[in-house]
Amino acid sequence: MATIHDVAALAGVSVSSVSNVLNQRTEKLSAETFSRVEAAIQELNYRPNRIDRQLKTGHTPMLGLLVPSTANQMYGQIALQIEATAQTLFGYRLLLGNTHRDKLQEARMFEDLLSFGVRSVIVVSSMDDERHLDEAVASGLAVVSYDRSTIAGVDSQVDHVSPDNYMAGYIAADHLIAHGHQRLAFLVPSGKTVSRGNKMLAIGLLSGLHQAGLRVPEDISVVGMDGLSIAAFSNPSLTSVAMPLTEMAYAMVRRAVERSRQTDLHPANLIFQPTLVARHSVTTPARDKNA
Amino acid sequence: MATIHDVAALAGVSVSSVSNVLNQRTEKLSAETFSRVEAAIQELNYRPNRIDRQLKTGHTPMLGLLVPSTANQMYGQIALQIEATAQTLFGYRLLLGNTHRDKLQEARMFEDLLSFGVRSVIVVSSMDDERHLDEAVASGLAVVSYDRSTIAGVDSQVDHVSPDNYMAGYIAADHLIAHGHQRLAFLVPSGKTVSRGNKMLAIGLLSGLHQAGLRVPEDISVVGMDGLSIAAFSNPSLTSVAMPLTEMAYAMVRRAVERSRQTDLHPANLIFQPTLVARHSVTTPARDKNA
DNA sequence: TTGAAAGCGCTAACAT
DNA sequence: ATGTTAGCGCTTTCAA
Repeated sequence: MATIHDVAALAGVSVSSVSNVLNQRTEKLSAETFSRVEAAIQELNYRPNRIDRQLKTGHTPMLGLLVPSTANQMYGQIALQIEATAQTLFGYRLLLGNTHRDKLQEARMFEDLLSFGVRSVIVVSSMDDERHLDEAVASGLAVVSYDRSTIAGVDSQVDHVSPDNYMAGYIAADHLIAHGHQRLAFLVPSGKTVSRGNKMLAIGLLSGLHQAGLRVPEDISVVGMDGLSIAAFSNPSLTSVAMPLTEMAYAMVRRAVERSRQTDLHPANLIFQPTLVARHSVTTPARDKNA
Repeated sequence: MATIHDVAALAGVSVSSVSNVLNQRTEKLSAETFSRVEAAIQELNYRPNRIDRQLKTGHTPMLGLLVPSTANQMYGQIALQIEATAQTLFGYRLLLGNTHRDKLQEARMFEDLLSFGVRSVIVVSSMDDERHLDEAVASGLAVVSYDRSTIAGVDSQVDHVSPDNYMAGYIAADHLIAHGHQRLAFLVPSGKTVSRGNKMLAIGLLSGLHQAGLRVPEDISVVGMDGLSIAAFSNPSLTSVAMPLTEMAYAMVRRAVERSRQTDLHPANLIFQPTLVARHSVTTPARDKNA
């Protein structure tokens, strides 16, 4: 790999001139020198070493991302959106870790990020107890937490971005009621709240209902609470409350980057509104003997 | 963030002694000094800056991973396995990029990896034309390609790890024949080969068959060609030919790391055998009027 | 057994 | 407009 010295030597200039070219400081160079340096860069196929630059500038254009598991399509989709936003709009690359919602894994990742010079991280669906996130902030990371709301009364240095889960429930219920349903059930994995439930639940439910001999939507209507692409391929395709992933991804990346550059920013709590995607798992109920 | 100097000052030793402690060179320090330094490290909660260390040592414990899209559960699963292996078994962190099978995206990622000091990358399901991968090798990266076979006659510096797709087809056909089927169809997305087809195809097929009024498996048996966890939740659950993802992930990470350290290694071509996972989408056919 | 000092590739004062 | 040089945090000779 060619270094800045090789370029300087070939162009017959000092390393600082090369550095100035690299950083587009056109006003400090004559046009002639500038193009001579550029030619040398071309010829050597020279690429500046960002890691070493970071030694001087103090930060590296990388963003940490922690998800429970990319094997869960919900998180795979979020990871995709975040990566695209970070790379395209902010020029940041993504350092990914799977945590399986393990506090220790998360803490380990924070340590590594810090030691790699990374200064911002997005944590998707962490634990309810977010004290370890505040510790990460204290040690110098800008932390954005997804799908966890700030707890009233506790003041946290962590940014929060989340879909409006209350509204999601409202929209689902409203949709069913609008179709004339009067008996609604809300299904969650045993003992947990929906915000941490397995988002694939609805797909499994469809299968279970079918095995039980019930037809969807003739016998029972189902609304899913996610925006998974597989919902469209299920049988029947699943009417769902979808979250605005792209917008949330943008908000998260932006906060993460901004706060890593400007540490005195106040932590924000951003809520996004879901929308209903009507497909084929909801219909008007048959006459209800109990109504 | 505390630096090596802070530790040295607090312990009352030179930075080189601290460095020796960090690198476990016990033979160069007195036990007393060693523990004094350790105490200082503890007290300051000091973490060595790996990025700067890399400036001297020339490599950083990071691995690049390129997948078409983590929103596709197949790739999300692969990413999970690779990340776990890299982190747990090799102490490497993962730099992830989604490419949407775009050559330009891949090339850009290679440049960034190089400039970050990363020396190894795993590319999942790239293009058939892998010349750009060879270019990456030429510029200093150890490249492992997944699910692309070496093309006979072309000698490539890229490592190849792949499931045995031929055997996968054999196993699926064999399973159906063993159940007494005599009329088999092989479904692929229009105009493409199975190795690059959408792995969610079988799930969509189930849905289409149902809409067409056909029952699975009573009227028609279906075997999927992947190991997706959602296959277990489909309706009916999908009998599939599964790939040994964990083993393949290990092989890929290992090759990537080894070749980045030992650049004179011969490129390898590793093939892994799939297995059949019997679920509920296959049964003995009803008497076949045409048989 | 310990420390001083050079240098990794780059940036940013500061000089010229 | 261009060059010189002092670091950034760490490792690694080399001296003491």
